[in-house]
Amino acid sequence: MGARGQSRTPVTLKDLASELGIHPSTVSRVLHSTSDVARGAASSATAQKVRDLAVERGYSPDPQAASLRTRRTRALGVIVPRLSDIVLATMYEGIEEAAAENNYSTFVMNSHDSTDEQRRKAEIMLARRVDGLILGDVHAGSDLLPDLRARHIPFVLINRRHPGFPSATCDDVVGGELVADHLWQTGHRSVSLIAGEPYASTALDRTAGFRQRWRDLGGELPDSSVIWSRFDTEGGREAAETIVTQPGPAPTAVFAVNDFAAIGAMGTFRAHGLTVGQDIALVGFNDTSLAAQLPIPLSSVRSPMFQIGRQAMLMLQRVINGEQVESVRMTPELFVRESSAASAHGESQRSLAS
Amino acid sequence: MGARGQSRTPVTLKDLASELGIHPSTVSRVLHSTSDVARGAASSATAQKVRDLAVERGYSPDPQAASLRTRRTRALGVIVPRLSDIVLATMYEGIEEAAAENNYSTFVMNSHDSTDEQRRKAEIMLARRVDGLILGDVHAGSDLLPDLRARHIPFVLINRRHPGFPSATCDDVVGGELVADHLWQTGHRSVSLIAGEPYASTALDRTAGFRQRWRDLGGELPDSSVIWSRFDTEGGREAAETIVTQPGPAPTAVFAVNDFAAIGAMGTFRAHGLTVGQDIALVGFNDTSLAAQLPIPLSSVRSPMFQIGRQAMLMLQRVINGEQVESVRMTPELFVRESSAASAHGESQRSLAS
DNA sequence: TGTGGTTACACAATCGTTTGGGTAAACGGC
DNA sequence: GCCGTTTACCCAAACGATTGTGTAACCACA
Repeated sequence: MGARGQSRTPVTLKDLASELGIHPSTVSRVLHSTSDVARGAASSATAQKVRDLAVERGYSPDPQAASLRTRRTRALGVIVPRLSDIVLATMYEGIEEAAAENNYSTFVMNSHDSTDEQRRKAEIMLARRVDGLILGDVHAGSDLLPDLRARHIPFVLINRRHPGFPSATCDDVVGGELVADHLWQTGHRSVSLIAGEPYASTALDRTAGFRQRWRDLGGELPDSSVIWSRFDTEGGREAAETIVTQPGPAPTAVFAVNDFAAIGAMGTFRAHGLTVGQDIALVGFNDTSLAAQLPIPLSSVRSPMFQIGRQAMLMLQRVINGEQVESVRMTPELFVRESSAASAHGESQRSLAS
Repeated sequence: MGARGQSRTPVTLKDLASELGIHPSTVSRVLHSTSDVARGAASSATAQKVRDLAVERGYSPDPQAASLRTRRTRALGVIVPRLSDIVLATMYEGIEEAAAENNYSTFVMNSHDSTDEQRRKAEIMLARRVDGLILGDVHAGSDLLPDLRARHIPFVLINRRHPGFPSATCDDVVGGELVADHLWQTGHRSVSLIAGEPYASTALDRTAGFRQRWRDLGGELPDSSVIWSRFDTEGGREAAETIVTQPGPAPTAVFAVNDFAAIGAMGTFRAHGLTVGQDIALVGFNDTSLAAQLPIPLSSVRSPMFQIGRQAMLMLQRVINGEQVESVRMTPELFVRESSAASAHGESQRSLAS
């Protein structure tokens, strides 16, 4: 309220200055001095008059004019595979919140997980002169990253990590381990993995974490039990089909590295007459808001997506300011629900209720 | 490729000009003339030299400098309740695609469906000098809209409509009618609605369309059968709880105006021992990618979310150019799946297979 | 040879800020 | 009363593009 303004031709520094009979530069300095006393710039009486008039006239500085001079836009570019993926959307919400708190604005674009598009979108952002980039879709062998670094462009990774570059991610290795522990403890010995896209560190780390821990516990996990797939429901459906129709005995548990893949798998299992949570245990990843609300609630590893987004933005700000930053890996937490609550060997959840 | 550039101090118009021994204004005109012959600006020989050098040096115009002069930023502001809602995220993808095609960039912010935040975010966008706004979270009695119009700010609505203002939406009334027809034809006579938030035109229109058609068909729909709720799974769960525990006979079918609310309802029904698709029919709205993939596939009304996004952006562009635009309401389509495939009165889907 | 019309440019102002460098006037200390 | 310091300002040059207005040179044509 108040800052309504006529808004037809916005009021400028010069307007304020001429109305007060002082120089625009003085107005600028007053409006920038955070402390009450505009140190050396103006008397506190003048400063007060300037501030009052600025509010009264609804002055709002022209960001492009300022950027032109300062070579800073206070805009950030965010590139994600697709915003309709709730995982990335939630991370973006964290980015946006932290950005708004720090007077940054953000552009977002989808790369559809194509390295070509990723590069193209990055160039668009840079042509917009963003101060830095947040990349949510790095591929394992990306050559974009060294390139950006060589051009001294500030950036951080989110969601997926890449050795040698700063990132804010979930500790996916630990996430995989949590699931291995859980399934082992509930008595499962024959499991399959729906492993996700092999170019994404999320998929690789979750799979690696599970695999390593499973072996440490004494379990077996042949390569044929690890099915690489897309991250969406359709991918999960196909992977589950492969698992169910593979020769040999079906596994008693399945770990899908993504909730949506898990949901797809649910459909397949049901179509094959298997009841999830009884005939076959299922665990997802990310603990999407949906997981707990499904008809058969899905066990899932919660990754702090929103916080990851916030962290990434704050890290980027520090990179922009020339500081050194360390990657952060945020700790995940397993939520066990009906889809994997029963122990293996056909003991139903009745045994839990007693 | 090619446009790599040293990028340390980007090359400017002046650089190109002095290298060619001509005036910056000539370079500017050449680079802007779309036709091969730079009409009156330069000889085609010079024009070619300019264009070649621009490519060679990786020239990319500084958008803030251009904006400062032209008073156009080629940036748009998009405000949505929350991007983690897949419906809005998908619409945004459409916006972003159309924007990119037309050399616009977009800022997105979440308003969390709060009118205060909506106004605050709009002001932030306007302070950024966006050329126009796309609002995805208008509330029924919003006073922001007349205000923006009075300030001559170009904007269009998306997702939710508001009388007297241009919008791109799904024809939600028709969507409601489709569901009424379907449930009536499959023999249902006792239905309940999970109606969504009463300040959203989507909820109001879908409910109104259903209600009107249902009555036209001869059905009854007491007010107590219309439960207003939040748009998420939790809201659906609560609403379904109300429906199931209401005195009197339970309905044989439920229409949830949102897929997520429908999924929440599924959980509740299951907890009460009701099998969706057999004991109770359920229809959602939006045909989210999840709907078809659920363990019990959910009937849903598909709204062309992506196209709505594209349309909205193109409309806004026309508004910015001072043209008059008409609201568009895009036609939805009902997809019947297992959750409502069986006819009422206990006849199972066996009868359909015959 | 003069006139009128193009062609191919150059010039300079402008958009709204920021910021390095003044400079008068007031002030304080001795 | 002199000198040094602070205070409170003003001035002007950027930043990189766009665009209205010149204006030489050239051409065609009578």
